[in-house]
Amino acid sequence: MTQQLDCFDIPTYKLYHLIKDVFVLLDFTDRYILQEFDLTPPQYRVLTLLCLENSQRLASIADRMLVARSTVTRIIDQMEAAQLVARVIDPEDRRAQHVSLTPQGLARFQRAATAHQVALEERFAALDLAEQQAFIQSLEKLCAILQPKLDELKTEGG
Amino acid sequence: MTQQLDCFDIPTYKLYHLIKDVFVLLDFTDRYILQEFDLTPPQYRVLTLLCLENSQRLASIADRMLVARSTVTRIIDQMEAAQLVARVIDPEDRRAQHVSLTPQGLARFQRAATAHQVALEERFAALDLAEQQAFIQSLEKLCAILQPKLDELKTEGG
DNA sequence: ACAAAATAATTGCATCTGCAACTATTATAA
DNA sequence: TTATAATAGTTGCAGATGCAATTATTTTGT
Repeated sequence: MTQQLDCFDIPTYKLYHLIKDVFVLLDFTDRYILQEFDLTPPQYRVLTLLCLENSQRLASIADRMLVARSTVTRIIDQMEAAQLVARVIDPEDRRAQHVSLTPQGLARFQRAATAHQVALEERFAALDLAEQQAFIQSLEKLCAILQPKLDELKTEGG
Repeated sequence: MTQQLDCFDIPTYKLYHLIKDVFVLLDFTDRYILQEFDLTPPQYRVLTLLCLENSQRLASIADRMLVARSTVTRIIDQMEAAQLVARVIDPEDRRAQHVSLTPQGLARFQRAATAHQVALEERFAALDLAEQQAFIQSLEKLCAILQPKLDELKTEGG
């Protein structure tokens, strides 16, 4: 059984599972924080995107969140029912819709963001600023590599 | 709308979504690679855990994978049906079961691991060894912080 | 020794998500 | 102009997952 272990000695293997674990831990903690504000992590993510740039298309939200379009349809359904966002049909392309924050949506986001930001800084306090910046650089490099590789696979396979 | 953006200027916010994105991209790519071997990422993860230490309890697998125990029950159900693993009741504690690799499970894992490892190194080639090591250190620090914080939340809330 | 609490695993149920099929609209081409 | 292709969004369906309740077994306390 030791012979099979060779392939796990190199750093990439460790790296790989560590990223997954950190993501899962962050996500779990987020759920606890956000449920105080009746928000799920995806709903919160939509709010942050709309706060950065109001009135986006569903497809653009899906692209940024790296989820299927149908998933965004359903998240927006929930958020519209909760009056956090509003759908507006694009008059220039009646297939498309623009999603924008309602006043309640903005207010809810601001309250949640304050709590979330505090918890976030607390969690990342283990890294000093220099480490954080190096960490961000590494993550950005990975993103830049992974995104086109995935598109490749998708066009091949599909 | 610009006033709300202040809170996103600091690195932690960027960091946070970058980790999520990198995880999602890694996971998507994995699905494509592993489906060639009729394995899902969680099934593959179970195989790697069993390869590192054969004959583990379901609960120990759940803890390492950071998923609910019922989830592991179902993953092991699938893998047992596919004859990749076998359940053995612990004679010393008849509530517990030990899961171990079958010869087919080991063979399947070895084939999948080879392909997976190649793809993994390709994806992480953007980072040189020093970067990878710094990256690992940062991730480990985060894990060390996040795990106890989550346990805290769970005991509080539950 | 026996009752009560704790533990390992499973099952039911609700929710989330992706894929494929579909509708409505717009763009392209003959 | 009209038929075909492409696009935005939605819906049906299947699979994955967490939580709470359940079963079987073991541990603890009196």
